[in-house]
Amino acid sequence: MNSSLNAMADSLVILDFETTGLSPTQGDRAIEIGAVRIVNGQITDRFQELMNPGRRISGFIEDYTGISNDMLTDAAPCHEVMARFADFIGQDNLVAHNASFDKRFLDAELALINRDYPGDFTCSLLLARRLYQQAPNHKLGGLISYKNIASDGAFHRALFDAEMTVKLWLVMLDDINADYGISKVPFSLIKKVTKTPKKSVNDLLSNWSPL
DNA sequence: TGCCAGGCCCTCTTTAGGGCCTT
Repeated sequence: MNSSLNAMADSLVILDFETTGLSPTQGDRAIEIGAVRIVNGQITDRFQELMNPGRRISGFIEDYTGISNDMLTDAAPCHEVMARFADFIGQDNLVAHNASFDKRFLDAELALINRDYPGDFTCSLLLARRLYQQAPNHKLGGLISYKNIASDGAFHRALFDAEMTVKLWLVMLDDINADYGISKVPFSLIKKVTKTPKKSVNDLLSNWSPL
């Protein structure tokens, strides 16, 4: 991990995978990656590609994502897409909703092509669970509704979910600023919040100082 | 054909179990 390299840039890549299933250790593969780069809170770049996992996907995944086997037939293979995505990530830190899931697939797919990334990963789900403890649930779609964030597309496509995660992320940073007066929330502080027990988060943010 | 995972987090906990999230 090398988050210190990125501290000055305040550049993040927020990403989302669609996959053949839940576990790369059980043979599941990525079928789509969507990602958005934000620099100082502004979207500066996007990445979206389908990828061919080399096998047919299940009817459940076709229904869940709207990605069909026909759509994947002409897609580039995973190793080509993931190489381009590794280039896209660059030195940036990474965010995903339920990051443990996306990190498993990112690590597994990059390991297959002997690539890696230097940045650190954090999770919008863990942050939301701490900031919005009264929310009815902490699914991405549920949080979008809870915060009255506009959405006019289909969840469970990679770029759309990444875009929604960006909107949620920026709202969470705004709420931290509004509630605790922290105008530029360092990535390192977010990491600390996501590892802090829920009952202690208010104290952590209330007492935090950049110095 | 049928089935599959794993990290987080709460509690009726810690020698455990189960719900929440992700596809």
